Amino acid sequence: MEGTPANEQIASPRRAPSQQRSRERVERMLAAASALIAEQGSDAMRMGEVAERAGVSIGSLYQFFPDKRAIVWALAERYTVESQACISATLAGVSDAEGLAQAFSELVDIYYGLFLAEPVMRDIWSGTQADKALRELELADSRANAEFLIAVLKRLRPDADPVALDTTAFLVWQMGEAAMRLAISVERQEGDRLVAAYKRMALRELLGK
Amino acid sequence: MEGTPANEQIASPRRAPSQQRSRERVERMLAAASALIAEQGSDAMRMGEVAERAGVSIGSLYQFFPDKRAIVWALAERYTVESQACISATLAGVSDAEGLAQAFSELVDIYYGLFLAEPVMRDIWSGTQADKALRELELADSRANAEFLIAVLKRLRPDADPVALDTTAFLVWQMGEAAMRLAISVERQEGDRLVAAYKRMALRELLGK
DNA sequence: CTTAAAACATGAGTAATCCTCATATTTGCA
DNA sequence: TGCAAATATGAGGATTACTCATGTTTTAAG
Repeated sequence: MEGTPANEQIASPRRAPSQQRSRERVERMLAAASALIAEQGSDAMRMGEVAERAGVSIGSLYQFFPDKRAIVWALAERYTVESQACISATLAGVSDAEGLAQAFSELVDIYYGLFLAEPVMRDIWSGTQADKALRELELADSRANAEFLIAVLKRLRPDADPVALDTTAFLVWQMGEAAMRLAISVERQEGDRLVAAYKRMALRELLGK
Repeated sequence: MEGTPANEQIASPRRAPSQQRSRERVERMLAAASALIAEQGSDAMRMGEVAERAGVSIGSLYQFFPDKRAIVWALAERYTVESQACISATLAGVSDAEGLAQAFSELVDIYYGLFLAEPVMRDIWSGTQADKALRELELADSRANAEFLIAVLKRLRPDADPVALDTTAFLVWQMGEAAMRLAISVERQEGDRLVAAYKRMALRELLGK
């Protein structure tokens, strides 16, 4: 980033839109940003272009987003909210090892499909490591998702060490995200193999020794 | 990045220094960049600052590096060369499962130690996902390192499917790098637990079902 | 040694981009 | 109706990656 002194603060709306009009405009801004990221990636996304495509002035953009990263962050947060709901729902009913294997495999497929199909999600989670706020959002998201796993594991293996379960679930989840990122950056066929290998590896770990 | 039209080309020296004098100057430039990255991270590193600290003009900097990322890339490449030598040496003599477990554990410890101790390495491999050239360097490095593992595995399990071994080794290696990145971004104690968990998980996978 | 070409060095200037802010307009409400 | 708060605007400030015309040093052939 240039033009900014590498600000380390967390990104958050400068001012929440309180009127109907401005709420609609903020939506348009996010939609424009999303389209531009899909086309060129968030790095190449220009604030002027976002404003123009949303049909607002550059000043209006900064009325609701303190800086460029805040826009990306806002989009990323929506994905986390949506996916957490999906994950929670998928894992909620699991009560035995067979069910866990089924649900986990399903989740991995869904995630992999999203990474393959959604250029915005792809772009955002790829750039995750470079941006502090995004990294923290992903970490928090990952922990939250791991919690759902942990809840299931504690039901299935009530005698296991809780700390070990925590560590395992968190690691498995993060490995999954890393595996996805890797899979989409190689040839499709190899990517499929890698995801399948991850699935086996993770399940073996989750289902106990 | 601003001021540049999001160039997607690979970074490479604009001109290789051929004289003694310029070779020394290039070394000073890299040393200056390394120090600045250690202090503030590669994102906050300013080209003018690199030049100043190296005691050269901004023009000289661009005489040998086509752009900012090329400097980071050059530093990253040195790490890969060094680490490949280390990995190759550690894995070369392995001839049984016990030896593999020993060598692998040792390598993980070395890597983790480097990530903890070397802010430059930490910074560079963290930002890896955002920069295309860096991502490709890391992928190539990871594949090369996985090759060493594959060679060992083929010796230990000559009957196994070669493609499956390739996939496993590559995945395990990438998971390792992801685990390190994760480990250094959480509290030290939890990081240690995560690395240990990864070690167990990876070894179980490498040593066969 | 001479000399021409190649390599190297310089830094003021260019261009691109993020973001601010003074000013104008619209909306909600007493 | 009128006023305060919210919203809208876009020219311009500020920063920074990178260029290029010009000058200097090194190399090596004659």
